[in-house]
Amino acid sequence: MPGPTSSTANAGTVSRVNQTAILDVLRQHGPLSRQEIGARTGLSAATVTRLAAQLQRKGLIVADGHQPSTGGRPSILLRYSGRGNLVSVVHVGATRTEGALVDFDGVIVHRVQRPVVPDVLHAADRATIRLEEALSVAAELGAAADGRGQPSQAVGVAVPGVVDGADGRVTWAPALDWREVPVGSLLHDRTGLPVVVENDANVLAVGEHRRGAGQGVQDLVAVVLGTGIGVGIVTGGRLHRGSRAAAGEIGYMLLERSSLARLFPGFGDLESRVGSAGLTRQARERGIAAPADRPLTAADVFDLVRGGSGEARALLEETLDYVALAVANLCTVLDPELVIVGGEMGGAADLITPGLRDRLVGRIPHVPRLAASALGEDAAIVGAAELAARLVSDSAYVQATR
Amino acid sequence: MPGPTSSTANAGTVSRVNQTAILDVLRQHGPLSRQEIGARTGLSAATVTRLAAQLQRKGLIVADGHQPSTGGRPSILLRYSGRGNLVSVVHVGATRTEGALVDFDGVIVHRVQRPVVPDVLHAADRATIRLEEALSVAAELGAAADGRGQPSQAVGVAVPGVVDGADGRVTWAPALDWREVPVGSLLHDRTGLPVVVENDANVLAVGEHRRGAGQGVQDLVAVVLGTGIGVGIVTGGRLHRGSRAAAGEIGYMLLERSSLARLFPGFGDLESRVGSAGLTRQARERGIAAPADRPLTAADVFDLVRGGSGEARALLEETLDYVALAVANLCTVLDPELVIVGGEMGGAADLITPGLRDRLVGRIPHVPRLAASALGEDAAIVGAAELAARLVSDSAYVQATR
DNA sequence: TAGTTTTCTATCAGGCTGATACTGTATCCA
DNA sequence: TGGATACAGTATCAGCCTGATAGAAAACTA
Repeated sequence: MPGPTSSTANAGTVSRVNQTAILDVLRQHGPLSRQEIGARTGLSAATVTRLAAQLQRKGLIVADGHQPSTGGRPSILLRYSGRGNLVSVVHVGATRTEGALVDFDGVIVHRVQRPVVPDVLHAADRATIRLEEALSVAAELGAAADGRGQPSQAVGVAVPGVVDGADGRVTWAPALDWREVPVGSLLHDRTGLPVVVENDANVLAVGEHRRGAGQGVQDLVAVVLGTGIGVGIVTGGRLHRGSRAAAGEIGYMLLERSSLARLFPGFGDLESRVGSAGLTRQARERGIAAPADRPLTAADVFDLVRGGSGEARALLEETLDYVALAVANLCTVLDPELVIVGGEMGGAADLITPGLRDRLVGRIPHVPRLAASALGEDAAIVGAAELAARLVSDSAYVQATR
Repeated sequence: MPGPTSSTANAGTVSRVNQTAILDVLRQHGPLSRQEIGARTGLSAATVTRLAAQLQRKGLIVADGHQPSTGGRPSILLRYSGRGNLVSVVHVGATRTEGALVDFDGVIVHRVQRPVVPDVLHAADRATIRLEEALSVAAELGAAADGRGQPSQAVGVAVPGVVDGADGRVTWAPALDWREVPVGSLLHDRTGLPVVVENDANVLAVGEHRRGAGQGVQDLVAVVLGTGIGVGIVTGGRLHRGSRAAAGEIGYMLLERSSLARLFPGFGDLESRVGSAGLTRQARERGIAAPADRPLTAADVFDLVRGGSGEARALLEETLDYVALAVANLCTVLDPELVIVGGEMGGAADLITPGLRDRLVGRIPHVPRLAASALGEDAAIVGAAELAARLVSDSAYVQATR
């Protein structure tokens, strides 16, 4: 039974679309009067009044003072709710699990940190441990939200791996040793809330798109350089996930002809050059002092460069070369308006973006704008919160337009 | 004045969306009864009847016989119109201009060919000559359609270059020496019809997506290997154009670190390896007999390989290596479900796809399906016709969802 | 021919938008 | 102080659309 394939509409759809339009315009332009909302959306004043009343009942917008009169009745400003609506976010990173309560304005109001003890990172049962940890963080967040009298309305989960979007199943997350882990349904069963699970690079891109350096941009790419390398892609204002949710896994990009003579079973060509493991190996070959207890990261290399190490400088240049090749290639494919450098590298963007730009100019036809992450370490959390909030405020619309 | 940014809906939008749903389901599944349309779309029988009546009045669908009774009143089959509705298509290629009248079923009912005399290909005023040629082909097609009593309802133009979609302006088409040529508005002024201008790789992708090897697939890439190399990208069932309409210009992909030491002002790295000019140069170096009067194309290489030339075989393998690198890279970025090999190479797909697959397996995590173009030389024309037809049948919907 | 089955259609209630008229609240000016 | 004026927001209603229901149409079956 194939079921209805095409998406159809009815009067309810119209209402939801228009409510979303009002929310969008309020989110984008701040507090507005009903009149201004009508002018910007094209909706009639009567319709704005009625829909605004509904949104106020839902708690998604609130009246926020008056505007001084210009000779007539002063207008009442309406503001997107934000405060008062919370979602829980769990970011399961390679080395720690972070939790946060985030309001609909993208403001983090409560945090939970669970650093992973090093022993666990390579334990045989680390998959189970990390999963239980994620579930307990979610539970803790739910309790904290209840304690504030603002129960969490949805859960967003960010994971360093491939996620099947439909049911929130993590297909494969090497850093966590998760294979086919149904985080989404587990969390839904325990919390009773709608849950969205998404790749960490993807949520970072969403976060920057909605609340960070990419606001107002319709086509952007967020490059996340950390343990590995990945990108999150927003095209036409929407997240691009690919047919198997593996879009942006550029760690497997092939960067020279000779790479065709090798196989890359669990580790990609690009990743082996710029990822943590590759950097550690190369640092060793170059005689750079690497930390003994953990692999070298790109962030370490930047620190060494700032410390004046010539060897590290050379390694950085080589790394930048390969990152530039990857960015150049994805720009030729996607033609984004903006490329955001995020992840652990966000803080070192001053070292990266100029080097990247120099390498791109004159080699690809349209060099996009390059920018550092504006949200820094919180980009993934804010993005996951955004996706979770959308489950609540625009749920029907999202489903209808899928 | 920014004007309304968000898109809103009203009762008319609902009707258009649902009409589009009916058209889609008919295009995809062939003739259906009103009952079946209702079942597949989720629309009520009454709504289907009413919308179908409107679509019949517009000439977009027609009754097409009865289905044998299963015990009750036999159902009347409705079919997407196709015949009876024509659009004009002009494909301005590197070496010739092709015109066609295409019905809404994607069937080419009339053709016009204008081979370019070799002298023109390098004439100083070839831009003007090719433009006049395109306009005259369009005029000829319009007259032919009028002669059939079925006036052309829109014009689609396919161009080997970058096109600004909004007003149909060709920003840069090296093969034609067109810079900032407003083909769209010129044609609109002369014909009074809606006009869509699009890159040839993009329309090829659309053609294969709607009528060829990519039917039913939501994420695909069409690789066009001809004078240069480019791809058309469909994501989520829609054409991906990029922020400057330069998406898919993978001729500029960088394929080794040393490429960063060079500049590629008007000619990309990948293109210099697998494009016509690059092949010609390499053939000369390898002592392969190349045609004297024109550059060697990939198609020529294939002919030589079929003829048993070992030198050509080696050149082919090298070419395939670089094409495989490019396809691997765009797969890591986009994660398409299907990659279609089209353009002049469509006929040689039997030589290409196995070689490509061998090179991808084990090197990127998800090897997509690989397929030859199903529409062959006509893919671009059919795709441009599809876009033009959509201007007519779904105009409001397309604008609303932009 | 009468009954059954299935398809299609006419009619109507209900939801939504937008136009219009109206109310509410301020400023301006005599 | 009080009326005129101006602007914001709201109530009312027509018009459009969908979906439910009942009915008409067109076949088959006995």
